[in-house]
Amino acid sequence: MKIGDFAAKSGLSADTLRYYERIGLLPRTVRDAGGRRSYGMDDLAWAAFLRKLQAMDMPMRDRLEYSRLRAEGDATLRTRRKMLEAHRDALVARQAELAELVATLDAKIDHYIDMESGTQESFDDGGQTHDDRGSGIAPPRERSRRGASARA
Amino acid sequence: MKIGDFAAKSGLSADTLRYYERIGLLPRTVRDAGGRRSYGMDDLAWAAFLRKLQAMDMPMRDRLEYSRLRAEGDATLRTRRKMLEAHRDALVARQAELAELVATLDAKIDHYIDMESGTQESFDDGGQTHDDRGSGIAPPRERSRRGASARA
DNA sequence: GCTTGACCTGGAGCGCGCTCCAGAAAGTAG
DNA sequence: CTACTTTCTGGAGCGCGCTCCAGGTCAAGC
Repeated sequence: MKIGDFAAKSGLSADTLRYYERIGLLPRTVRDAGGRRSYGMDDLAWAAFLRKLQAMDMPMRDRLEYSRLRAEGDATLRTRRKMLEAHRDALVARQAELAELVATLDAKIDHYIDMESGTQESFDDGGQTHDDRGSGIAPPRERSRRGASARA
Repeated sequence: MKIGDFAAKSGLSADTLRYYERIGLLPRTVRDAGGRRSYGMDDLAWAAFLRKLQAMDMPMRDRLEYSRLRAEGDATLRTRRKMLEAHRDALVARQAELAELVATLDAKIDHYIDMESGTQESFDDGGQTHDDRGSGIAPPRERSRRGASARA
């Protein structure tokens, strides 16, 4: 498969593919008689996995290291697994952080709703000058758990 | 409070604070007799909230728009609430995506463990050339739900 | 008064992760 | 064969979000 097709199938531009190869994210590609890059299905799977690592917010330097290790073969399996486990933990931590932030947002949204119905002053400090210290964040009343969707 | 103190308390550098003011993320600061910026507690609360928006991955353009709306006063309350609700939804979607990615990672980690114990070939394509289509992702065996922590 | 240090402004510089371009060569169609 | 398209390489450019710097002002301590 030539780079144009591969780009279409992988969702990465031809320029990006060449760039990734240059920096070592993709292995040196097999070339055809005329010097053009020739990609296989395995490359497609690897590109897809790279995109997942990116979607997980794994930093470029880590993706580079992972790629380098992969290129070294089976001897690096343990190291790679450790990297994935570490990143898994980071992801779980991020999920927890997001949950907290959603709660903050819910509280602030409720605060806004109060201000919209009444005729209060602005006072836009996040909706919780007093409480909010990462703990539980008790909703002011009970009308939270909504999204733009559930009211629009 | 002068910019140095404020920087220390807000966690943003003085340069960043001036930069934020320039681009409109922070309102034009009150100046003292000598022309120096003078910050109050309300600014501190706003800076903290801006950091939360950033931690939520709200794009800079949206934070700018939100700040601009806030500067316009109470007339924009509804609009701001809508923005927060929309971003709340984005956050919840991201949480779901992360949950999927964690599952992918778990599957791949298990795959690695298999390869480490046996003496298989490399075949590093993400650990699931066959399955994995965003659905459930059944763990190959039952030994998942670990982190770097739980084994190290 | 003098030194020291925090602060001011405008603008340059930077690291990241691409993205685009020029100029050449090779494959493909008619 | 010509014409067109794709790909090639090396390198420049870009948008973001700061970060740093020069050269100057102002305030406080000695």
